Amino acid sequence: MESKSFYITTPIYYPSAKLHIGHAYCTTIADSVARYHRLAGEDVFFLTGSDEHGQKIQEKAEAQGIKPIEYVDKIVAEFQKLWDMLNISNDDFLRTSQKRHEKVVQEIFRRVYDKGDIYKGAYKGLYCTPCESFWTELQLDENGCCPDCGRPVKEVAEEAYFFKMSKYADRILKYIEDNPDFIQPVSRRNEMINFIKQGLDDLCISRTSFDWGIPVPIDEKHVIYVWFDALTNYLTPIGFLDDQEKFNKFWPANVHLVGKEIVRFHSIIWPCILMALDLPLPKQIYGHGWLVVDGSKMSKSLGNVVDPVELINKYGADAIRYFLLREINLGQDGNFSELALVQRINADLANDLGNLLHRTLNMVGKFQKGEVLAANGRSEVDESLIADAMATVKTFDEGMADMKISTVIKAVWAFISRANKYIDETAPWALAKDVNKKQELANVMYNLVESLRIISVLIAPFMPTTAERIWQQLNMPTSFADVRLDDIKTWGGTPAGMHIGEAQQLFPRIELEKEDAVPAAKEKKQDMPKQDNKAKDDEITIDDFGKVKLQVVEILEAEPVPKADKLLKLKVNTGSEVREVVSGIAKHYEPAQLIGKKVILVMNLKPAKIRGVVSHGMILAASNGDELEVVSVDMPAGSVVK
RNA sequence: CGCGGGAUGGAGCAGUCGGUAGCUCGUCGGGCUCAUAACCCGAAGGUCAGAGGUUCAAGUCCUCUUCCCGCAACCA
Repeated sequence: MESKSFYITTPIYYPSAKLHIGHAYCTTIADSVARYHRLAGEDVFFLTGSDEHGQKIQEKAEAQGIKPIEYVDKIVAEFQKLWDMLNISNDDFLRTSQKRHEKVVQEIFRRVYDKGDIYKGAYKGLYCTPCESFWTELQLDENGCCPDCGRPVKEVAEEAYFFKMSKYADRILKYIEDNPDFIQPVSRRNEMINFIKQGLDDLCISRTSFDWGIPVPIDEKHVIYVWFDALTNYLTPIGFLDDQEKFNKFWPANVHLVGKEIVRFHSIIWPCILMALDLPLPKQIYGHGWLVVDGSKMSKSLGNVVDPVELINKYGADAIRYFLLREINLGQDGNFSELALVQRINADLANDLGNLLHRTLNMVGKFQKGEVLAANGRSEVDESLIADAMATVKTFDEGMADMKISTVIKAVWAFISRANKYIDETAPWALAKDVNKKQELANVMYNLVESLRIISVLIAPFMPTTAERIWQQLNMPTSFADVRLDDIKTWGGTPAGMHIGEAQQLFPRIELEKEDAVPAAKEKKQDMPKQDNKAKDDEITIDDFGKVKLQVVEILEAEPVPKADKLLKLKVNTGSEVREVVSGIAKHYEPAQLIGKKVILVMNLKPAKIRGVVSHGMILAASNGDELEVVSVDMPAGSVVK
C-alpha cells in the first residue's frame, strides 16, 4: 500500500552572514512538522538549503579576494553544522550553486520563454556608480543619495529579461480567494489579496551587472536574478527533471514554511511561475512570525543578534527547540529572551518532565525492584489518567496536522502535569507500606511507566534526543526509531514484566544568577521600608555585591503619589539621565525638603510599577523603628558608590 | 488619508461561531515526602489601551482616537 506523502520546505537562506536564532526557529518548526508526519507513517520529504547567488555575495567574496563559490562553501558548511547541532532531519540540502539546480533553472527559463511569458526589456533603476549598486527610491538616504556611500545616484537603464507576471494576476487572485487555506495565517492572506488588487508588475528576472549566477540559457551575458533562481529550488531535489515518479509523489508541496517578509514572493510570484509552467500550486504557504529579542528586532547595529550555536552549546539543542516551539505562537512575532528560556527549562523540562521520569523510575526501583508488574483492575483515578492520555494523543494528532505546535505542546505538558498529580492522588509511598496493596501499587507504577512511554513519543517531534533518552531509561524493548504514532493510540503498550533502566537527570536545573534574584526581593521594600529584612544570615560574596550598582543621584523634583500615604514620586538626575523613582518615605520627608538632596540609588533594580507609577530604582535609607533617614552624601550626581 | 501587526492581572502570552475572562512564570498560604529545594492544592491580582455604536449579551463585530512595532516590490 502506498503511504501518504508529505513535502515541506524551509526558505533557502542567504549565506551573506551567519544564521541567527530566527533561521533556527523557522527550520526547527519545519523539522518538528516533518518528524510528526514521519511518526504518523507518511512518506516525508523535508527540504532546506541555501540561496547562494547574487551581487552581494560576489562583492563579499571579492572583498576577501576569493571566488564566490569559495566564500559560500565556507558559510554553507556552517549552516549545515548548525542543522546537525539542532538535530534537523532534512532529507536533502539544496544549494542553488549546484549543477543539478542550474539545469532546472535553465530548463524552466526555456519553457517559460518558449511559452512567450519572458521578454527582453529595460530595467530602470537608481544607480550608484562608485558602489556599482542599484537602489530603490525608498532605500536612499535622507538626501536622496546612496545609502552606502552618500554620493548621488543617477537613473540608468539596463537591459533585462522580464517575466510576464501581470498576465497571471487575475488567476492568482482568484486562486487565493477560492482557497482559504492557501495562505496562512489569514492576516497574511488578506494582505496578499490587497496587494494583488493594486495590480502586478512584470518581474525583472535577469541582470548584467554581475555574473555570480546562473546564465540565461539564450543570452550568456545575463544571469538569472533572484526569484527565478531561488523559488525554483523547491522543484530540483524532488526529481523535477530526472525522476518523474518521485516528482509526482511529492509535488505539489504540502507546505512552504517561510518568514512573513517573503510570504508575498511565495504566494504571488511563485504561483505565477508555476502557472506559466502548467504545474500545480503548493497546497500552503505558511508565514511564521519573527523573533524579537527583549522587545526589539534583531539587528547588527543594535548588536542583539542571537547566535544559536552559542545557545545550543550552553543549553542543548532540545531545550532550544522546546523553547522556540512552545513559547512562540506560530504566525505571530515572538519574544526571545535568555531569562525566559532558562525559566522554561527549569519549570517545564527539569521540574515537570524530568522530575516525573525520575521519581517514577525511582519508585519502580525502590518499591518493585525495578520491575514493571502487570496491571490488574482500574480505579477511578486510573481511568481518568488513561482517558486524559488518550485525549492528549488525539489532540496531538489533530493539532500537529494543523501545525498548531505550541497548542499541542501545551496539551502534552498538561498531561505531564496530570501524571504528576496522579502520583499525588495515589500516594504510592503509602501503598508500598501496606502489604495488602501490592496490586494497587503495581497498577500505579504500570500506569506511570505507560504514561511516560506515551509522553516520550509525543515529544519526539520537538525534542528527539530527549524522547529517545526517556525511552532508553524506561528500557523499552523496542527500538525507538521504529515507534509510530499508532503505538500510542491504545493504552497498554508497555510490556508487563520488563525492567526499567537506570534513572538519570534529563535536565538539571539551571541556577539563575545575575539580573533576577536581586529585583524580586526588593519590590516590597520600596512599598514598605520597614525593617522586614528578616535577618538574612546568608553571606554573600563580593561578586554578589558587585551586581548591585549604586550611584549618587540628585533629587530634582518630589511629589506625593496619589492614593498612597507612604509614597513619593521623585525625579532624579543620575548624571547621565533623569529618572523617575518611587520611594516609601512620604511619612518622613516633605517633598520640598528633598529637592537638591544627593542620595544613593540602586541603579540596576528591575523597574516596578508601584501604585501606577513606574519606579526605576530604589533610594537607600536607614531605618530604626519609626525613624527613617535617606542616605545622603555630598558628591556630584553620577558618582559611583562601591 | 501608503500597508499590516500589536495593546488582556507584576512579567510573557491564549482567548476558535460574540454568551460567567484563561494559561505559564512570579507572589502569598497550605499539603505531601517517591523525586532534580521538586510535586500537588488553594488564594490574591485585570474598568480586556481610550471613546462611541450594534446586540438580550462584546476582549470578541462596526466607527473614531492614542501609543508601540514591522514592512513599503525586484532588498532573506
